[in-house]
Amino acid sequence: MEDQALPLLQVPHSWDQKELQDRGRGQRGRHHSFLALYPVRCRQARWAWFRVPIGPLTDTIELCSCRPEFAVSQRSGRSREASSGTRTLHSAHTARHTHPGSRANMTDIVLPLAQPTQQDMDLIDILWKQDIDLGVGREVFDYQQRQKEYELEKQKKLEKERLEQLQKEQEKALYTHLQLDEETGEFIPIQQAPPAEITSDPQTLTRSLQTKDCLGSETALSSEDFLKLLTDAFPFVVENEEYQSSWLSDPALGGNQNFLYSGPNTETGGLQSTASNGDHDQEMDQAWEELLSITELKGLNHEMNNMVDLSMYQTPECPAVTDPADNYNFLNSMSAMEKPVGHTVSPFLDDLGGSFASSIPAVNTNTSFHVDSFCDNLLTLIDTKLTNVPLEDSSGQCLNEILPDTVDITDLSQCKAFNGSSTQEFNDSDSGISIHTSPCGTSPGQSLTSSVYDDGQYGYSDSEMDDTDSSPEAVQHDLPEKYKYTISEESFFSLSPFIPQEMVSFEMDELNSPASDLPASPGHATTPFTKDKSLSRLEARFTRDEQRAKALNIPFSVDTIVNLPVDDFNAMMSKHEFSEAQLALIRDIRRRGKNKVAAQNCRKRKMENIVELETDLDQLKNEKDKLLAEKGEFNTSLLQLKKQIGTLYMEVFSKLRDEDGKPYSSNEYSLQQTKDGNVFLVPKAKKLEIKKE
DNA sequence: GGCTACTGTCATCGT
DNA sequence: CTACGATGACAGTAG
Repeated sequence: MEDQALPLLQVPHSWDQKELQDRGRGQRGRHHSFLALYPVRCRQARWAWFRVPIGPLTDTIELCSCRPEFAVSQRSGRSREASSGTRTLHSAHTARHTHPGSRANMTDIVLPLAQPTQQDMDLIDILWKQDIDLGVGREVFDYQQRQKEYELEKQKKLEKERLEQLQKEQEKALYTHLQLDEETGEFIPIQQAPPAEITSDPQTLTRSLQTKDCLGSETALSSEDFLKLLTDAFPFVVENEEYQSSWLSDPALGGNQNFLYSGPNTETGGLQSTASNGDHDQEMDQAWEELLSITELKGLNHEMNNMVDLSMYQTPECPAVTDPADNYNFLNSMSAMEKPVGHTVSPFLDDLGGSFASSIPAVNTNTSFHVDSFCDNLLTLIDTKLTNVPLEDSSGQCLNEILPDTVDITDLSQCKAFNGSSTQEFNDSDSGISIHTSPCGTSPGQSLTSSVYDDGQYGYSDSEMDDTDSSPEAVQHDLPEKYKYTISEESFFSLSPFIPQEMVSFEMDELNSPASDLPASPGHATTPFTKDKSLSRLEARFTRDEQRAKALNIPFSVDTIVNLPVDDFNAMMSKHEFSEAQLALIRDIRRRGKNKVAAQNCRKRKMENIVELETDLDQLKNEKDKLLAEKGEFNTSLLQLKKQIGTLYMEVFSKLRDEDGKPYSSNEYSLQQTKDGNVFLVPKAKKLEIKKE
C-alpha cells in the first residue's frame, strides 16, 4: 500500500466530485468553508479524497475530523493526475484513520499526518492568503466552529431519520390491511368478509382475474378462499388471456358450474362496460377482438363452439391437480360456453401441471378435436397418471420412460394442435410436441405414426424421394408436416438396422434437446420456434439423405459418410462393393454434408467479419472525430502564436531607433530572423534581395 | 402476395 | 489430377 497524501487544492464544501474534476487542481472557490482535499491511496487501490480542516493542518491534522469525501477510481484521469504531478506531504508518522463517519471501505486508509517542511508551509501560507483574498477569514477554518456546525448537522439528520421512521411505521400499519399482488406489484386491500355467493358481476369477476399468482401459487385453493379473493378490490386490468387462464385454472372454480355458466355473455359485455377507464376498456376490447378473430379468421366459428382452444396454454407454473373430477366438470361446463370463454378453457390444463403436460401428447389430435373426446382422453390420462399405470406406446415402450421427466408446459404452448385456430395450424403445431416427445405420435389407438407407418407409405425410391422433397404431403398424405418428420425419423431409425444405435440415440437426443431448452416462461415462442424450424429442416435433410441411402441400400449413416476422415472413409468404402449409383450417391451425400458444414462456417465467418468491420468503423469514426478536434485545437493555438509573434514583432520594431533617435518606418524596414537565430533590421528593398538570394 | 431470414445446394475457384 | 474448403449465387421454406 502506498501512503501518499497530496495537497491538491482547496474547494468549496459544495463542490461535488464532478465539479472538482471539471475545475481541476489549483482553482479556488468563492464560498466559505474551504477545505483541503487530500487524495489518499487506500488498500482497495482507489483514491479516497479526504476533507481536512485547513486550520489544524498548519500544525497537526486531527484525524478524527478527517472525513472521506469521495472515492475516485484509480483509473480516472483525475487520480492519475493526482498521483503523478503533485508534491507529497511527507509524513513523519502515519496513523490509521478510523473516524466513525468514514465509509466502510475507507476504514483502512492510512492518512499520513503532515509534518510539513518549510516548502509545505510556504504553500499552505500562500493558500491561506488566497483564501483571505477571497474574503474567507481564518474563522472559517476554525475547527471548533466547524465542529459545532457538524453537530447541528448531525442533529438535523437524526431528526430527519426519526421522521422517516415514523413514516415507515405508518406505512407498515397501512400495509397490514393490504395485500401485495405479486404480479402487478400493487397493494390490494384485504377484505375480511367473504361474499355470500359468487357474483356474476363482471367487474368482480375481472377483479378476481388479478389473483393469478395467488391462485397459481396454491395447489389447492378452497372455494371459500377463492371467493374471498374474488371480492378483493383490484384495479381493473386485463391485459391478456393469462388472467383468464389464471382464474380459470383454479380447481375450485372448475367445480362451480354456475359460476362458469354465468360467465360468457354477461361477462364479456360486462367486462367491457364496467372497465373503469378508457385504456382498460381498449385493452379489453382488443383482447376480445383478438380472441374472436382467431376463430373468425380461421372459419372455425361453428366448430369452435365445441372445440377447446389451448392456444393460451402458456402458464408454466401449474399447481398439481388435486381433484381431477373438478377439472372434468369444469371442462364439461366449458364446452357449453361461448367462444370467448371457450378460449379460456385452456387454463384448466394449468391445473394439471407438469404431470398432465407430459401426458398431453397422447391426446387425440384429430382436427375435429371434439371436446368430449378430449375430455375422455383427459380423464383417461389423469386416471392413468393418478393410478400410476405406465402409459405404453404401440411398441410396448413405457411412455413414462420415453417422456422427459419434466415436460415444460411451454412445450405444449407450442403445440398449436390445441390452438384450434385452423386445421393446418392444428396439425402443424402438434409436431411441436411430437418431435420432442415422441409418444405423441405413438399414442395407442390414435397413433398417426403407426397408422402411416403401417400403411406402408414409407416407400423409397429416388424419384419418390424427390417428390417428397417438393411436396411431401403427396407421399405422406395430410399428416402434419412435422409429424411427417417425426414419423419418418422415428420409423426410419427404428427401421434402419445399419444405423448405429448410438447414432440414433444421438439424433434423437439432438431432436429432443430443444424441448428441454425451451424457456420456462410462457409467451416466448420465438427462440424455440427458431430451433424448431431449423430442427425440422435438419430432420428433413437427414431424412432425405437417409432415405436416399436407404433406397440404395447403403449401409452407412449419413453422419458416417459425411464425418469420417478420408482415409477411414476410403477404407470403409473399400470393404464394400457398390454400384455406380451407390457410389455416386455416397459421394453426393458426403459432398453435400461437407458443403453444408462449410456453408455454415462460411456464413458464420461472414457475420463475424461484418461485426468486426462495424466495430472497426466505429473506432475509425471516433478516431476521426478525435483528430478533427485535435486539428481545431492546433489551429487555435497556431493563430494565438501568430498573434503573439505579431505583437512581439510590433513591440520590438517600435522600440528600434535610428541614429537620429527616430523610429523606423514599418513601410521601409522590417525585422528578419536568420537561420542561426539572429535578428536583423532589413530595409524592405533589401529584403526582396535576400529573398531572391 | 411481397419481403425477409434462414438454410441447403450447386458451381466455381484456389490450395 | 483429385480432394477439399471457401464462397457467391440460387432456390425452397416459413414467418
